[in-house]
Amino acid sequence: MTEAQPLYARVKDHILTQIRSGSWAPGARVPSENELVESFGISRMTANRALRELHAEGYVARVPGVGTFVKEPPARGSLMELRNIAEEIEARGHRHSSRIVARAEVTATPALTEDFEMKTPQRLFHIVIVHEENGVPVQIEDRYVNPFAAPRFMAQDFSATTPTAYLVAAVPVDELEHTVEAVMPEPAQQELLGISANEPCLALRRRSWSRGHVVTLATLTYPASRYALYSRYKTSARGTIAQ
Amino acid sequence: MTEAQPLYARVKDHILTQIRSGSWAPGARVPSENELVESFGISRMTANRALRELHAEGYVARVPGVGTFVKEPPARGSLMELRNIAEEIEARGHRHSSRIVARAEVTATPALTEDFEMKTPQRLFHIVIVHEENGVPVQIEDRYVNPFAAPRFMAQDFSATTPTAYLVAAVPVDELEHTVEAVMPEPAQQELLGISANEPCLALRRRSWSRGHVVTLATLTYPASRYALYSRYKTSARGTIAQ
DNA sequence: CGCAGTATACTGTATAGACAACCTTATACA
DNA sequence: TGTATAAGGTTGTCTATACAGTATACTGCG
Repeated sequence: MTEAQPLYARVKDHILTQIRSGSWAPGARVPSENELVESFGISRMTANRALRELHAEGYVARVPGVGTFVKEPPARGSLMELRNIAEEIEARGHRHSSRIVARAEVTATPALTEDFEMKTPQRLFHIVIVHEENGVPVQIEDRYVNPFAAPRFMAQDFSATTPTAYLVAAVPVDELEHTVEAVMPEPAQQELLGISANEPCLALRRRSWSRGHVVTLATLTYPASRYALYSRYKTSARGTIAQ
Repeated sequence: MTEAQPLYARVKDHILTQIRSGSWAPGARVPSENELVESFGISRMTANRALRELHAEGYVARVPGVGTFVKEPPARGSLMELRNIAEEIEARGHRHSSRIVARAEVTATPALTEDFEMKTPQRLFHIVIVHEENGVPVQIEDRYVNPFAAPRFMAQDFSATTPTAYLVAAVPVDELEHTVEAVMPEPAQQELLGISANEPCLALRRRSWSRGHVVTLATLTYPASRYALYSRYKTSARGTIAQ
């Protein structure tokens, strides 16, 4: 079950764990390559690769002749927060309801295998839910979940809790990816949303990571006439970012 | 002037140049590590590093036992940042061109007066530009600009500089608002983009503020088939996400 | 005390060699 | 003909070593 991990990945994991747990605060010194050589019993090139990749991924800063240090977490306001559609609807004073359309355990297709950054196809949870605002469908949530990240996902009662709400509470998210595009919905989707044949939809595709692994891939389809995505934020003052 | 570049960087540059110029089309085979060893006179570890980093950066796909191949470049715009479409297109190794469709000074309609947070209707600069990627239209930029914020806006040569580039340089932006929706374009827009009647578009509406005043309102219309908006970021909280 | 020179630690790059895992193709065999 | 086997190419990882460049700490000299 536990896949044999390359040595450099084990070193990266060890360091990331310390950073994420807070044991090593921003600015703290990360063991030098030679120290990692000693403690892990590896060669310096392997330690170098681990630290170099952590640098490329933005977790640490490296200063030649001095050392490697934990970086300040990025001070960006999240453009699109991980918001719960039920809360959004209720915040507008409307009534949220949902209907579960599909609920199954599937084997990842090649495309999904890549989306989840897996080497080989694995089992995935799959769920399709239609969210309604005052009884009118406003979103199709088509979601795949990594069972290793959220093993108890399928046991939830999604008429009481939305998948987003459960996942946010159950798994710490440390990276998000959003892709937005305009699509013409499939006939099946048109029927679920109760829209006419030529109405475009907004498709928001969201992947979230936790501890370096993809937790979930959600495709949220909104009928154009009933929804728009919105964000407003102040541009953070630059100058505090050490690099 | 020409900085001494590390060997692996030279190999990366060489490959990226071929990809960006189109000499190596998506799907084409990239020289194997051993071929790079021969042609560049380097060791395999150096060739491996070049290809490995290109893989991490998303430019190539690597298949063990088979080879390395040029990946399809994603046609994506940035959702979070105030990016310049010309730069985005050029970053993909494609050619950017633009065509000015309209250029006028107008009086704000009631709706625009509200958008610009003005009490009474004022004069506004208005410009419509079609941006093209390799000669294919990918964006209609329909922009209004507040003359008080950027009085010299209309004097710019927009065949050389995009409006975004000029405004970012000329006016410090300290607040941004984005609204994204799916729309069916007007017939005039269909013609400008050269798309069929039933192709949906992504409409990104962006307002930006400087010192409390609305500087510009831009409506960017992308044909669905040619563009998606993208963002990916690390969430700031590490280890402390309790909710 | 101040300063120059030196030693040391750390990162950055590069090499040569080795072994494993994987895929494709050609070959030999039944 | 169909199948098993072998060979060769490719990526993936790891080691041991080397040298260069940079920053810091120490040491001895003036």
